[in-house]
Amino acid sequence: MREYYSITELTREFDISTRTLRFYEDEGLVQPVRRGRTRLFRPSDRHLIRQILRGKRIGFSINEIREIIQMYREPPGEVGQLKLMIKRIEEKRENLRQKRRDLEETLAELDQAEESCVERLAELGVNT
Amino acid sequence: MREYYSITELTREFDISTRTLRFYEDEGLVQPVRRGRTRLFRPSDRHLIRQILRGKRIGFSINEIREIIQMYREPPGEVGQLKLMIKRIEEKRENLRQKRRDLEETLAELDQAEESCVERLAELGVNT
DNA sequence: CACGGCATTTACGTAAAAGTCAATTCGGTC
DNA sequence: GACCGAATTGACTTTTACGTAAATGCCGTG
Repeated sequence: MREYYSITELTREFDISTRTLRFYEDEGLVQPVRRGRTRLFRPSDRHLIRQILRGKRIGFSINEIREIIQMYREPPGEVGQLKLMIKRIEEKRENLRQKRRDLEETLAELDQAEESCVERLAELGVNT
Repeated sequence: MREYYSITELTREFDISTRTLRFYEDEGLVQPVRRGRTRLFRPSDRHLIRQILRGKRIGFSINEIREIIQMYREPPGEVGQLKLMIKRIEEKRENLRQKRRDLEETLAELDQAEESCVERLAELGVNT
């Protein structure tokens, strides 16, 4: 496991811009350490970036991603906070399950659409 | 099956604004018929709205949703078009499968996060 | 030490997807 | 025919998630 990654290394690995990474830092999603003014990203930052991009692909906003990231962190020490956190996690999971249903339905309709196309091709005497 | 729905009926049903529906019309996603200046939405429009909102929840942009909607339509009559359409559908499906993987991973991590919280609660002697 | 190349900061720009507001205009009804 | 509430239109505003440009810093190499 590498100790540090430079900003450009990560931009290449994840195919994002330096602007994007600095933006994520401004938003408090990652906190790379500094050597002088230069950002040094640790493996944990790298993992966070992976999670952020995953969240984006599913259609979460930066704020929602921030919330989710909080949930991955060490659980709080206080009972009330813990219970609140569990509630939040449950909500987020319900949200994800809804997305999954939406996704399955869309996939199903696309399956149907493709089938229609294939049938239509067959009617036209094209061998698929 | 009702013949027509008014704009406000639909805004209530789907919890969106009239502005949103008009925006979707401007974008060519729905084409309600008119009686004078009043929009009359048919069941097919209603179904489209359902699909649009589903697309939004999964994180598709209006343009992507427009593409998907095209795919639900009658398959084209020309062979080249048909083959292109099938290719597009396949791409979109791959895209959705990626989203599904992302989703499952996120769900798994949230499961873990919740478990950590529950354990922590147990340590603190709280009966869940 | 000059240079190329990556980094940084600051500031402004922008596209998407609506929200908001003001000014009409319809359709029904009293 | 006056009136009211719902609907429409157009213009302007807002938020999100960065892009882009300008000016400058830092550093290893030849």
